Amino acid sequence: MKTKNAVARKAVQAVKLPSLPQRPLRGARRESRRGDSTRLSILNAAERCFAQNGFDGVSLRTITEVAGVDLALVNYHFGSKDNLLREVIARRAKVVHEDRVRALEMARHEADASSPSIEAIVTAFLEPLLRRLSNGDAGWHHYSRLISQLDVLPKFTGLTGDVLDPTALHFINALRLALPKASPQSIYWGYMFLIGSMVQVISATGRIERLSRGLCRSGDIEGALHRLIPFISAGLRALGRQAE
Amino acid sequence: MKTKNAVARKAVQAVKLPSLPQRPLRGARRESRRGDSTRLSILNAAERCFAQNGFDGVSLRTITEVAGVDLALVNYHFGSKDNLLREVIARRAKVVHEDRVRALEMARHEADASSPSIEAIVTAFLEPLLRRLSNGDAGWHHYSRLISQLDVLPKFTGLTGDVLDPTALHFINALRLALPKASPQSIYWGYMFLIGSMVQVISATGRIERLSRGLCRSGDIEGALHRLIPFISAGLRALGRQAE
DNA sequence: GTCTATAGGAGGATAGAC
DNA sequence: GTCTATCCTCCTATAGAC
Repeated sequence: MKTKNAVARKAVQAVKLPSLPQRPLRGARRESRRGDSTRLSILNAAERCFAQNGFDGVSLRTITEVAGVDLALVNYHFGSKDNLLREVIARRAKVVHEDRVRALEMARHEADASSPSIEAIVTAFLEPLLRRLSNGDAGWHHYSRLISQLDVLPKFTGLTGDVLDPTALHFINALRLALPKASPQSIYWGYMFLIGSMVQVISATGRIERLSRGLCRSGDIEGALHRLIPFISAGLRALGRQAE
Repeated sequence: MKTKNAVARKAVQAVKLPSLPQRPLRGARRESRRGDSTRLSILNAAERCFAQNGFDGVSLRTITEVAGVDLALVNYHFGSKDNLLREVIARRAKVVHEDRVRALEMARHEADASSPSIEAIVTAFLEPLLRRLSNGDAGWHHYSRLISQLDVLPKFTGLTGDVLDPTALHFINALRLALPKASPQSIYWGYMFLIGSMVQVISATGRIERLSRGLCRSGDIEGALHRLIPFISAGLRALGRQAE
């Protein structure tokens, strides 16, 4: 991910990566091995460290210390720091994507013939992630903060796009049906604003505590959701009413 | 900004920094010296590099190469990489803050006795920065992307807070007056959502191009603003109508 | 799968000549 | 103010023993 030597390193990886699938088959039925707990420890530690200090702000040394494993193991299991990041993201993104699609399916089912309401669509998008946060799961908390960072860093847009764009297009399509009078451009921009508002909640930087002198808390997901859904829904509806 | 040796380095700086004000007095009337253009080159190069790769993703070597000046000069003029970042931010934040406050004053003046409309307040906040972006100024573009990144990185919230919180509190107060029925909590959350929506525009990651397959463009500030103001205004109004 | 050891270089910062 | 030269720490990645 460094600018220098990027080409050289890419060439090295192109030689090395194809050998990775030779590791014990994951997903196939097999007894759990020792390496699995190592992999997990590294993933969890990386998730937490990346979220706190950013990808480039953390060394593999720090990560393996937090994980309580040897430095060399991260390259054995993940091949490179870049790929470690990729797997950290992919692990949870997959889960959220499936939950969101499922929630949207249910909303469609309940709406019968017509399109679900804006509120229902927005809720189907927000709840799968935010409910996990309000359950206090630290891992999801770190993942959310990490996603928030990668979302605004140009050099990572490729990575996050691969993982998040399918969900985006799915919900953009749902919004288009729910807002038939909105221009396509307004729908795309509206989706961006939706993401932006949500990111302010899930990035949980502590800024709202400082601004409100403790009146609001970053961790109060219920309180945030209670404002976020009406805010986004009304905003999107306004775009649907717009002359153009 | 490294975790290790932070204490030791801080001690060193505490000895060194007080000597910095002995440099030629800035602001006082004096002929422009050679060092000024060096300072400027470094600030501009740092702004661009930080925005592209993040604070920790860029070395001082890269920055000074881009600036076309010697590596040692960054420490002579700025003392440390941390402080360089601080000055990069402060330079433009000051300008935007003043413009925003002035724009809000004008809106208040036009609204006469009553509070300005939500649209007027939101516009007073957004236009000072977004108009500069639509003028195509590359420096402002980099600054905006940098602010977007720091906004979601926990370890920088102290830095950005010092610079941006005064503006925030100023506009939060204006929103409170414009939305008398909204709870204080809703106002704070609403402000966060406002920021989040705006960040999606100013971070200009190119995501909207990819999602819309070129139909929308990150650089189309006018188009974004045309949707952003109605979106945020309607969202905030919904919070003002909320039962609680 | 895990460890030790190390390659090989990039990092921020600085002393001291000019 | 600017430049050269360098300190020393830290980095990612890997080779090879176990």
